[in-house]
Amino acid sequence: MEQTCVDTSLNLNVIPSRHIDLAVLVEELHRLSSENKRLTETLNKVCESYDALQRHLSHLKDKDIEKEGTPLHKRKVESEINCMNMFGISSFTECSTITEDETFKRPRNNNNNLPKVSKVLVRTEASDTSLYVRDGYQWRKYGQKVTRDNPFPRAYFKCSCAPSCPVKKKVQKSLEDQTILVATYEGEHNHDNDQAEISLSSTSHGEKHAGLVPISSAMVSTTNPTVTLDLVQSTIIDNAQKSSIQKLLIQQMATSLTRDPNFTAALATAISGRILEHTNSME
DNA sequence: CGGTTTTGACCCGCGC
DNA sequence: GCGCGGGTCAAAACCG
Repeated sequence: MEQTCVDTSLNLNVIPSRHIDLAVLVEELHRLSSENKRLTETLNKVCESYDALQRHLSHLKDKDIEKEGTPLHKRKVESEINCMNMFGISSFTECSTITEDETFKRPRNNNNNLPKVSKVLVRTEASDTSLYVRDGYQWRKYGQKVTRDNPFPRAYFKCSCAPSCPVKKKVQKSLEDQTILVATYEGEHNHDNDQAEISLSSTSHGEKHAGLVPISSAMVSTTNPTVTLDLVQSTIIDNAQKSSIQKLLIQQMATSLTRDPNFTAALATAISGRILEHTNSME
């Protein structure tokens, strides 16, 4: 794992140097460095867990292929993935492509063109009862059900971007973790998505919908600190790609921190407070 | 007024 | 055959 430090340095050139208490700044710098070190260690641990999960998952997949399993075995792998998600990666999205028979047991037509089914986990607030996953597409809700295995209601959506678009989506809170929305997508969009970029980079109409980030990318959502880790597809990417994804992840985390108005405001308050204290003591 | 959401009713596959 | 449960329909309500 590559050691990467988040750059927490501040450009304080705008402040006249005679007003700066060097000792205070050095102290602050030390504090930030130690915090930086702590964060880096945490991140390392997360990345180690991530690697361990990848190895475990590929091992499971190998075993799975050997068995040529019964319908039960797929479910077992899925549940093991869900268990692994508890490991300590606190914010994530897990995507996987699943066969038709697993999630949609009642195909209306028996042709061999089985719709592509993918599952996405989205971090949201536990108190947030809405089942809306903001993924850039426009959805029309056509039903809601409470299923037997999960007390949380499951919402059914159809893509309304294009009238002929066959894509459907089911969204339900995870039984294990109420902060996670499980979105199951069926089919593929037969149209372009003009809204995807807009929607991914900004909140529409101030909605508090869970933000989703694209599959096979690692980034931090601007609305929710949801880190995407593609646990399945990453098993087929090489180490160089993995390393670049991890770099990107770290960069995105740093960027999101510095872009966060609350973070910058708190920082500005702290610094200006210190400067004011200093000037008052000099007078 | 048109699009979306809500929600009860209905359909249908599956297991017993 | 029957009941259960997931998925869908469709009318009414809601909203911009």
